[in-house]
Amino acid sequence: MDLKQIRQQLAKNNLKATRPRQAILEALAQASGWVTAKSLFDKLSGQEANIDFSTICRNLELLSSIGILCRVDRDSNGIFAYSLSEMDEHHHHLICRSCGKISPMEFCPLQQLNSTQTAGYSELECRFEIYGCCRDCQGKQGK
Amino acid sequence: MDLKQIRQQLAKNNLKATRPRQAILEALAQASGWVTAKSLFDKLSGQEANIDFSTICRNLELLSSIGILCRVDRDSNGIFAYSLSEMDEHHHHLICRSCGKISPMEFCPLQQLNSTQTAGYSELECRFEIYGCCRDCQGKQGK
DNA sequence: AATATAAATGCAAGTACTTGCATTTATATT
DNA sequence: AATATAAATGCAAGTACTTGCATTTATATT
Repeated sequence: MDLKQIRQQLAKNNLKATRPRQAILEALAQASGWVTAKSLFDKLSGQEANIDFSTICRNLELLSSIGILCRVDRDSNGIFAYSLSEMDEHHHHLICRSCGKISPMEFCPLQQLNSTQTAGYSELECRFEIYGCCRDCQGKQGK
Repeated sequence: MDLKQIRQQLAKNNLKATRPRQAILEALAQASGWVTAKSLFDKLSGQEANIDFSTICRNLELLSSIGILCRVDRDSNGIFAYSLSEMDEHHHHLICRSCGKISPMEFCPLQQLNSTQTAGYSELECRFEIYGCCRDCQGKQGK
């Protein structure tokens, strides 16, 4: 997604293209990897912008909820990593516990699920992440 | 799992049956539902015990990791709910966003996964939760 | 029963957000 | 271009843990 597409996505969701929001999106585009609210804050604080930490958190969550960003609980401790989603499709992630590498996976368990398990429920969504040890990290000493 | 089985599980994992830990397990047994670290702390603080909040958090996490407890991110905000696991088998949970009801599901996506998606990875584990709106909550004014 | 040792605790300080609210700002309407 | 309005921001205060470390405690060994 380029910035023009992102602007359209924002408009479609009644979200404004504010200065802080754009600075956040630009920083994400430059980072070209995964960032945390904290790392973005530190990066943006250096610049003239001076965006509040709460503004960053709120935006990262919001942008994730409309699919502009991916959000992953990298160390399964409730500290989230975010990145611009490169895949357009809905997807989940595979995370290496050792080096922290995050890879997209097309598989979504909701599609595979036998519907008797969720009988009576509507508006289903799922949270799904796989943790493991990637090939590069196998054999290496611990964490 | 009754208290005798739990004690065996602890011993098997080189964990001690300390006074705070036993108080926590008893409180969980009495609660017979889902508790948070905070709610347990408030409950136990009334009693003579006086267990530190960090002790409660550490124990809840530890007991979850060895399968004595289930842990669920009920509102997907990183605040965890815990309960003694009634099912012996590995399982995941279905959560109603509206009333917070948590139901176990036998389905585990790791078993269904085409192995090409996780090629090269070892020590796979997954985190999987389904969120939806249960039958009782449908039609009601939404939270 | 006394001792050793590894696990667990409590305390204090730190981290990473989250929330409520008054003020500001981007966009739509006139 | 001026105005209205709904969204977003920044601030301050709050929440829910988390971490490091010295001290205590449960269990295994003698």
